[in-house]
Amino acid sequence: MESDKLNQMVEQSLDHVFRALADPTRRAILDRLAEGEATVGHLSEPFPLSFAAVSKHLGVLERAGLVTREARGRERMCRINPAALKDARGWLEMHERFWVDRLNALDQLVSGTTDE
Amino acid sequence: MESDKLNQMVEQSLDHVFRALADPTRRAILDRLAEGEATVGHLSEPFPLSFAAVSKHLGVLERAGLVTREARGRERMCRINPAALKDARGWLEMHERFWVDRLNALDQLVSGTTDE
DNA sequence: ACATTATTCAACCGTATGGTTGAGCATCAG
DNA sequence: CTGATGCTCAACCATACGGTTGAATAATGT
Repeated sequence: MESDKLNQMVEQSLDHVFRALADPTRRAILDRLAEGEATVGHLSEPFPLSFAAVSKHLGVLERAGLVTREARGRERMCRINPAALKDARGWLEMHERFWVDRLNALDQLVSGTTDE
Repeated sequence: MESDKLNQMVEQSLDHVFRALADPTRRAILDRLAEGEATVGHLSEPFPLSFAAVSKHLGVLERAGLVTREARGRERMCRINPAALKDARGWLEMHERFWVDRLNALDQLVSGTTDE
């Protein structure tokens, strides 16, 4: 299989998405962005942060594929991209199910019961 | 509502879980751990890392609630905890759905069509 | 042309992260 | 008791992160 490279790409994508989501400010930005596109300035309003800080956060979110920035005049319109969550959610669902199954199997081994 | 504190706790939990998952080594450890409990030494075998490094990674995973370590003799048995994924998966599902709905609504506004 | 507005860039700061090494602490085997 | 084993702790290093400020860039307004 040549899907090693693909796998590595997914791994990196997971790195970026999870890391991007691991910050409350960034999650708040995403929440705000879910209510519609907004400029960087408008986005930074509710936060006690400098303009540049929010711009950096948007950079992180953009690199993770979670938002896109499009130059419109002298402003930058930011838009959310739900598709980028797919890998992360897929990983979580897959693994949660997998783990639970494994643990159930172990429990049955220990107790010896085949209850259910 | 007094659920501010609860909300903040969930937020912090999200921070820890997402951050813990944002590292390929840690995800690999979790994968290995899904196949059954293992000692720190056994866990660190497949990685080109020092013992202590893996121990630190386990500390991060433990603080995120994703694994538990239990002293058994002079060894430490590590076990996975699927429940800790719940908050993260919940957040992702909730938001992905929310975002998609919002974007669909916006699309309809723009195009004017109410197609499905 | 000029000043203003919107945003990024660059440099810097403090702290956190991921890694190493070596010492230290229990625990097991002899 | 002694020595080896399993693991953590502490110190250290390089790099990354989240934040600031001030300068640079680009489009708008007058």
